[in-house]
Amino acid sequence: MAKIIPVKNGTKKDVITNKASAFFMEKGFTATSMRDIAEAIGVEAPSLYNHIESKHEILKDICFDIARLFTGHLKKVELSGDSFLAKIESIIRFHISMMIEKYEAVYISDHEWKHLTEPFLSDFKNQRRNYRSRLAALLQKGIDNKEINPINPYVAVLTILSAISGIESWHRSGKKIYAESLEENMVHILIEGLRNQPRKSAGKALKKKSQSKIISLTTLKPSLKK
Amino acid sequence: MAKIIPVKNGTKKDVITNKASAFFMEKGFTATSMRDIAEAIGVEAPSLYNHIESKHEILKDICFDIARLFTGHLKKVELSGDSFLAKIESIIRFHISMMIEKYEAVYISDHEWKHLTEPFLSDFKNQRRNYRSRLAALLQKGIDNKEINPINPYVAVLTILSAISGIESWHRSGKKIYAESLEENMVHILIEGLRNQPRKSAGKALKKKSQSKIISLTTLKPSLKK
DNA sequence: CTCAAAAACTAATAAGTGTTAGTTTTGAAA
DNA sequence: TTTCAAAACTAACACTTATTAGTTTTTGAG
Repeated sequence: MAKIIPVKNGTKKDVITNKASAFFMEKGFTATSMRDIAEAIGVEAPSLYNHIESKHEILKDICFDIARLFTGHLKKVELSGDSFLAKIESIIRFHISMMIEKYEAVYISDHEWKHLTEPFLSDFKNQRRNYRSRLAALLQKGIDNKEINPINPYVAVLTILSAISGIESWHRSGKKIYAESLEENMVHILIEGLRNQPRKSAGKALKKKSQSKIISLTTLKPSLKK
Repeated sequence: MAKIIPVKNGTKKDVITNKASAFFMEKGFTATSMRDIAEAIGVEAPSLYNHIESKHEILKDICFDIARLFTGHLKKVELSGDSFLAKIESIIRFHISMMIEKYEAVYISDHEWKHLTEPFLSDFKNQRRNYRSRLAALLQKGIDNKEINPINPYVAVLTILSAISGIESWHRSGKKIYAESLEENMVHILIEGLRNQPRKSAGKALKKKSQSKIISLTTLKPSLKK
């Protein structure tokens, strides 16, 4: 009769959550079965229910744990006395280090949250929207302050957050990159792209026909709900 | 007895692929059932098999169709006489417009490819690696040429591609952004972040303790395969 | 109208899902 | 050694899954 052996300073639930995280990242939440997780730990699937409520609870714990860390850091940055560009840089660095140190949980929180069940799904989406709004507000203040180039702050938030979330795919690729080098290079690209200083265009490719398609929810097909 | 009605210049298979794309994006490949797709079209699930081989074939078609478009554009850019920075800009603009015009298929190709079955999975991963290598090579030449700031070209590729793939999340958010504005802002941030010109740091946040953790496949837990 | 092919249908299969019920084993405190 | 709760087990349930087989309906050409 096998059993769950917790690591030092951890609970048996942590063992399950960690093993589940690896599977959720590798195969996705839906494609991972409780039997997958149980087998990897070395017990039978029903035994897991002595320690967890449900499969969805595991996902909820992962997502809300990560959300809490990001929100906590943002609050500290908002209260700091740094310049707005430095605030943004601090947030970028925090995201990168989270991606490096807790990449499975961050990846799941980024890519599998849609499988959360209510009321957690709505709660998570609200937190996400709120976080991005506050980030955009910081950027806007930096723009007003002339520290940051007058760009659309929502586009900038989008660009920053998704650039960083892509670090995950480098984890998979097997390419060796030092975390420090990754961080410095990525921070450079993003911060220099934001900094306010007039520049000339890259040339030929800039001459492009204008288009004015609006991106919004209205372009999404409705009613996919079951 | 309901039936599949193809749109002009399209096959019945196209109808299935398009409806499936919407579901794959909304719920993910695994969480989408053939009955979901069939019901949305207005037929019974087994009827779909008069037009497709399998659920996995739909995914394969979506992913390889998108891969073909990106590879085709890259080939044209490689053969052009533009500067390397202009080549990169052209690729960035192509990615953004693909994301705007075919966002469902691009999203699926980005996020659901891991559910491909062999031999298509290996083929897709090879194409992906190859594409990124060629992009990194263009960046490296731009660096050698002093058009582009001497950064790690792999990090730059990662930053560019993932920044753009995040446009999808703006589709979901309901925020109205003009496609033109999105493109110009995002191109600005990325191109200015790449351009070679010495700059000073953002300040306080730059003074950060050094870390030297290596990111590589070896840090991933092995043997999640079933 | 005839007839054949295309494409829909119903019924069923075999496998897999998360989870519960009830039972046995384990391990530490007394 | 006894005792008891924690935590493992087996068996099973009620569903859902992609897909196949076999049958009926629809459709368009001759």
